[in-house]
Amino acid sequence: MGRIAKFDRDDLTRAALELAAERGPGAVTVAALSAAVGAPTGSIYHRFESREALLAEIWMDVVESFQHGFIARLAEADDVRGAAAAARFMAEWVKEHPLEARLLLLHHRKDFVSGKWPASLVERAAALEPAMGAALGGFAKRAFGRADREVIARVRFALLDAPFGGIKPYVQEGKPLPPGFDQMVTATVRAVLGGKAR
Amino acid sequence: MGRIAKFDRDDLTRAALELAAERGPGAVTVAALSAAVGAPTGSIYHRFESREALLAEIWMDVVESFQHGFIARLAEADDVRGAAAAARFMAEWVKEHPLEARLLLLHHRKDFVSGKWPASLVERAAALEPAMGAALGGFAKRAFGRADREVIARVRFALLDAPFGGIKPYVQEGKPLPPGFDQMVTATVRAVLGGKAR
DNA sequence: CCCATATTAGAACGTACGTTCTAGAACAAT
DNA sequence: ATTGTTCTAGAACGTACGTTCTAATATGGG
Repeated sequence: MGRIAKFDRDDLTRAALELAAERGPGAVTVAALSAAVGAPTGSIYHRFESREALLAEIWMDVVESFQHGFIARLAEADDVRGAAAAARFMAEWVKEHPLEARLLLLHHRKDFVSGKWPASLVERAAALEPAMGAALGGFAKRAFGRADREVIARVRFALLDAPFGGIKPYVQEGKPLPPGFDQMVTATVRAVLGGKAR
Repeated sequence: MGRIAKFDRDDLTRAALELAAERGPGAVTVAALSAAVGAPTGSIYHRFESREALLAEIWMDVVESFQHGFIARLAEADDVRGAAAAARFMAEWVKEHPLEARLLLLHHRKDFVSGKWPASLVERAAALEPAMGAALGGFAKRAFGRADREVIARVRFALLDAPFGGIKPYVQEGKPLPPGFDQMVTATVRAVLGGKAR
């Protein structure tokens, strides 16, 4: 019962994602957002508690999108070869999700959720780090028989941080990745994680 | 002639750097800045044309600080071994300049200079990219005999982007780099730039 | 000593923003 | 048809911010 909604959550998150990807999270003002979807500012507050809640939600969606895919890929890996495949996932994901990539690679969490997570997201937020930690630790154990700090640091560097650094400039310029990019990532993984168990 | 100044440019840029490093560029409000140095807001405008001009200046100082050091290191390199030494420079610089590192690694230029560079900085800004390009190209030519796009992309990845990605999480958390970090960077350089000329 | 000047000091102004408020419209159930 | 509810619509409000304005204060030169 009640009047039919002209603007649903998805319209708003989608428009917010586009605004944030193109002009940064600061450009996601309530006025700009309502102008983008053609809604009055008040309507936004029928769907979201606050601007911060909306921003936190799109950030959460993006992080989960990447993390789920990456973890799924890493779950299949039990050696350096499989790890390299997981490392290449970020480049794939960026191609398939250009807008989301701009959020994840060009900004930090604090630009989207400055203080605490809104109540509706605390559970998902709390699950984020442990899930990634378990995935990396599980792989380390399978591939190297141990999951101490030193190994985890190497795995994280090779599979996440180095690819991240390499991709970022291209996302920033809005240009496609160079031809040899996957080979560079693969070479990095092999070098850092060792030809054998190391 | 004229009254003696209680607050000079350096007091202000220093305080702005600290604010930006600790709480992000958004925290560098004119009010926060004047409170930090104990000056009235009006005095800031005796030294800087605008808040944006001040932010642009501290960004420029930081970028130049890193870039000059890196380029100097790279200028001494003519093979993969020398390149690895240049790649390790970022980790050194971060240790020596923790505040500056937080600016350079945790934010983008657009957070500090959103539109055009202020007139006082356009020359320095214009020199930034060519200097880095020349340094990378020069090294590529010395080490590999060519400086085409593909080689430059590899050099940039190995010497700048990958170390950048690897260092960023530690700067973010305010933690020291892990023990094996330099070896990971070195291994990456060797793997991506090839054992020999490749 | 006095004047020009550079600066401190902080109030004042305009604007942009997030949020809330008031009014009205559309739909479902009775 | 009436009522309750959910939404649109946009004006209104309070706040935080960058900037400018007015006044006072200290310094050096004539």
